[in-house]
Amino acid sequence: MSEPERDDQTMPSAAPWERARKRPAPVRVPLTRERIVDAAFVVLDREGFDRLSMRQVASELSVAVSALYAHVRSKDELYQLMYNRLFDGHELPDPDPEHWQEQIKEFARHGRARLLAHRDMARISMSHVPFTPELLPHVERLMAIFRSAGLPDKVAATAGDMISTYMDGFAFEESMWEERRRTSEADTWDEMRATLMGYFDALPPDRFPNLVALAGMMFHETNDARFELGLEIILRGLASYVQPRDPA
Amino acid sequence: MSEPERDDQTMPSAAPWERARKRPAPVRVPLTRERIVDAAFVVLDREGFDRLSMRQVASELSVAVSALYAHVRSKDELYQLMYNRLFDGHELPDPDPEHWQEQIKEFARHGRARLLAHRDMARISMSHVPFTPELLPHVERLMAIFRSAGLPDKVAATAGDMISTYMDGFAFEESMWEERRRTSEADTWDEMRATLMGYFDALPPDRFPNLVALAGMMFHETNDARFELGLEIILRGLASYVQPRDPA
DNA sequence: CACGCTCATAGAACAGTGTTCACTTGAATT
DNA sequence: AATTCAAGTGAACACTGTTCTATGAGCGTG
Repeated sequence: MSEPERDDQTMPSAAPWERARKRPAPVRVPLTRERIVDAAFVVLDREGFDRLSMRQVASELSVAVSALYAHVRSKDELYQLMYNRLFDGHELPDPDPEHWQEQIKEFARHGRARLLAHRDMARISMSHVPFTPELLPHVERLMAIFRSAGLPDKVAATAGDMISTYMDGFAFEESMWEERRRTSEADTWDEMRATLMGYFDALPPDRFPNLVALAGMMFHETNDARFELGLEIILRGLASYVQPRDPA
Repeated sequence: MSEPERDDQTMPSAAPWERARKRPAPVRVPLTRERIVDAAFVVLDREGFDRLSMRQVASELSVAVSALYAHVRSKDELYQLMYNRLFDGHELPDPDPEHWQEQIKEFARHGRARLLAHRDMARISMSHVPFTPELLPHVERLMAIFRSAGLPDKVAATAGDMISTYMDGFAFEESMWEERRRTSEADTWDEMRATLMGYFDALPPDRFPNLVALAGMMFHETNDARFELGLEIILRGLASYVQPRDPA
């Protein structure tokens, strides 16, 4: 996550004569975009999205707020940089038409994991679109998988959006429930789940027969299982559009 | 949208002797939750979500900010009240197993239309969950449709979430693009679309063959068509789980 | 060695936010 | 007519993102 502090500190110390001639100990580590983004993630994880402020980030770096603005145009740009981190070092495989569904699932699982790795990260992700130059290659590879699978172009064009929306939306809801749990008196997830199920079980069964019947399903399943099921539903829907490819 | 101002004004004027005894003309319309929510929507549509502030709402009503807090616990509660309006007066039909897919589609179309009826409404909707007492009946009826269609309970429990997430997510993206268009120099949607397609068409075709090929699909389709396609994809996925029902 | 120069950082300020609290005021009741 | 009482007011608090001017440390140059 955080890169090495600074060359000067991690490299073997320079030869004495050079050292005498130049800066002896630059105590002040220069501010960089990378360091700002790192600090932003620290604040995000500790304080949550609502309390992620430029001032908090600055104070995390022991620096004046205004110093940030020399490296980052606005808070929105900082969000964008944080968003870009979601894709760092994650490469989609080459299309394998035999296993395209599993390839897409892996992509989605990985994406969700990344979103959950930082508190409230889904809230940042939701409002961004991966059309910046750094992120286009990922979309390209996603589209390659869909098209090589034999999806009609019209479907392929939407499929990426649907998977991303599902990923983001699901992780977003997870964030929200986590937040709700945090502000409630429930300490563990099991406790929270018990409260929710109690709420639904207490509903009048004559007015809410289906909700009462499904309460267990809605809250007893793990999020992992629910995520997988939704993914499978979307993929079955997509698969129903697969056309036999032109024999080459 | 806005209910009649006040009983005293819409009802025929009271008999003269009563009128002389009591208040002759209550110039000051009492503040109510309803009026506050109405004003909030006016501000939302005019200023957008980012500029929707308690002070703006108060000034829309020519009232002090603190007066609002006598009727509304917090801004979050105001959001909740606005969210509830999304469901006002929209009743889901009784389950008709023969046409459950069309019933769900109608529900989703209607939901999207409601979300688009107010600027940035999707951003408010995204972060709420329809589990308050007022909204549970709607969820109940949705579940009734899924279950009567023959979906296994596990699938039915997730299906509502998936449809809602898709609706919200789709409308949310529409909001965002609309916002982007507003802040860009593009005045019309066609202009915006042209810009975007230009961007994609200008990509190096050797590095982004699929994106270039799909650019037309991604941006020339109307949002309505894209929404319908996504809906159909999800419904095909759901339908693949339908089990023959017990013969009664 | 000293000079000026430049640019990253600092500090203060601006206009705005959600929320609270002690106060007034105006209508209704006693 | 005096009193009660709740609805509405205005000021305040602790924040927010952003911009502006000033400072000061490190650099190349004279």
